[in-house]
Amino acid sequence: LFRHREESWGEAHAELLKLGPELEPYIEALPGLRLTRPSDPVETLFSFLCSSNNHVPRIKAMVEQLASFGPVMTNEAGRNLHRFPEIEAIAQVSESELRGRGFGYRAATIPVAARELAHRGGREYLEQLRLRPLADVRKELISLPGVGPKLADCIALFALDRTECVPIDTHIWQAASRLYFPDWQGTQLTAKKYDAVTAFIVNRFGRLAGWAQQYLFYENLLHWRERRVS
DNA sequence: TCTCGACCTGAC
DNA sequence: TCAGGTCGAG
Repeated sequence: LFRHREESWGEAHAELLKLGPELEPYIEALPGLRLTRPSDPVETLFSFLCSSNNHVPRIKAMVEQLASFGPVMTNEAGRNLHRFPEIEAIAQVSESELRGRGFGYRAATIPVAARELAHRGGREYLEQLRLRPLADVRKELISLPGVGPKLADCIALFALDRTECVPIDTHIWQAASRLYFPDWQGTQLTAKKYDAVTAFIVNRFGRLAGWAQQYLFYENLLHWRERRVS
């Protein structure tokens, strides 16, 4: 968030505590937490395309598989390290190829999304989304196969510099309903509730919303572990 | 607008 | 059985 001014973390830290005292235990527990951005839009988009209804270990394996289609950067200990491929390279991969590499049903959407992106102008198209109104950005991203509201918000926040954007995944939903919307605890997240939670967090934390989101995620991880133990 | 179920795969 | 969702149908 303050990527060029590490010293201002203290400032943001104090502001975050003031805006959301309920997050204090989590903020104190993770003093090194940072919201890293901007990430590369191409890599971010396709990585999140692997993430839906999936576990982190498998997401990681799939992203590494995608990377193998990119150019070799260097060779380390007899193993080639690849740069993440550009959109055009992913567009040439076939569904069956990805199926064979364990992508499951995402094998169908990833190359199609890549072809559509290439058609829209490739990397340049993605980069210029930074300058567009957030509503347009979400609409554009959601019109890609495999991208819904949650992924669109992840891409907007992590890769397109939109800190006013708060992706609501299962963890944020559970944490936010527990802390801020007790009536919704245990209910299913709908589009309307999604927007309400996003608006609430943006209102409460302003430009630090994306950061607060990271701590809410952690809040739920802790509670999730407690629930499993008990 | 909301609720369901299906969807690949593999860790637990 | 379920995971840092999406999509189509009713």
